[in-house]
Amino acid sequence: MSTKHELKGLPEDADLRRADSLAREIFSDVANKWAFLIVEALGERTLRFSELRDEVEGVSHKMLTQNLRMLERNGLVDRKVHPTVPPRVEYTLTAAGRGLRATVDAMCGWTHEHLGHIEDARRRFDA
Amino acid sequence: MSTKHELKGLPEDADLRRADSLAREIFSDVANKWAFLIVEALGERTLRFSELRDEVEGVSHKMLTQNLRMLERNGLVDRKVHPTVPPRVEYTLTAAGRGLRATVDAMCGWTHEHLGHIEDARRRFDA
DNA sequence: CAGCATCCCATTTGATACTG
DNA sequence: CAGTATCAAATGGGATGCTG
Repeated sequence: MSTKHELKGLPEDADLRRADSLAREIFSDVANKWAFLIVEALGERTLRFSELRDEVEGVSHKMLTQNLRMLERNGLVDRKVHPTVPPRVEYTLTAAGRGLRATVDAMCGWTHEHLGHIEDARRRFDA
Repeated sequence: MSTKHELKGLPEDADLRRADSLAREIFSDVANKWAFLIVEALGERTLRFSELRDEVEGVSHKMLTQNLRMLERNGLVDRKVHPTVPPRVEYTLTAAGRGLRATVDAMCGWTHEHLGHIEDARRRFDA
């Protein structure tokens, strides 16, 4: 963690709290359906905006831009603009982004593993 | 996967599609800030409603109930009502819930690992 | 093509009050 | 204590039109 320590010599608890609140903030940013689906869609590939829109089924132009901005801001995707005409913008996961992807993958795996259990639970609950 | 096959002898693609769409649905249910924070807070413990509300900082009464219902419906938390007065309701992760928790934990770990990178990316972006 | 801005409706969320 | 109901406020999200 590259966080600079406080000048005033505060207990490092202060740093921990700052880190935790940031973590929570990031967590909230990223723990969202579209972000996950975008990260999943990108995987190891580099995709253009329009390719992503096709890939992430059901996402609107607006949500895609919004989430891409957010992911870029948090250093999870790399946005490369080719100054051609027509413009060409490519998105790729950064190292951090690939790290996140691993956890999202795990979650997908988890979902599939427990599909049966979940379907059953739902039937029971809905009755 | 315990899904029963269709009577009509449809190609198993049909099952796969059903499974995928269910997975996506679950994914959407669960890929939400509060659900994650609740699962994290529960961990290996059994907590009462009010304890959870204190534990998950910032969650409103309503969001907590709503997400707990959702998690219960999907078979991720077990809800045990003690018919005492005053009432006592306890929540615990099921096996499936603990599986999800593992992936959420991974995501927390990931967040902490990349805090520095993310902070930097943000500063750069916001400028 | 990518993306910003705007308008507008739908959903989510929080605060409050009420019940078993 | 746990949970439901209700209303208002905030946010999410789609559609459209405009720009480089």
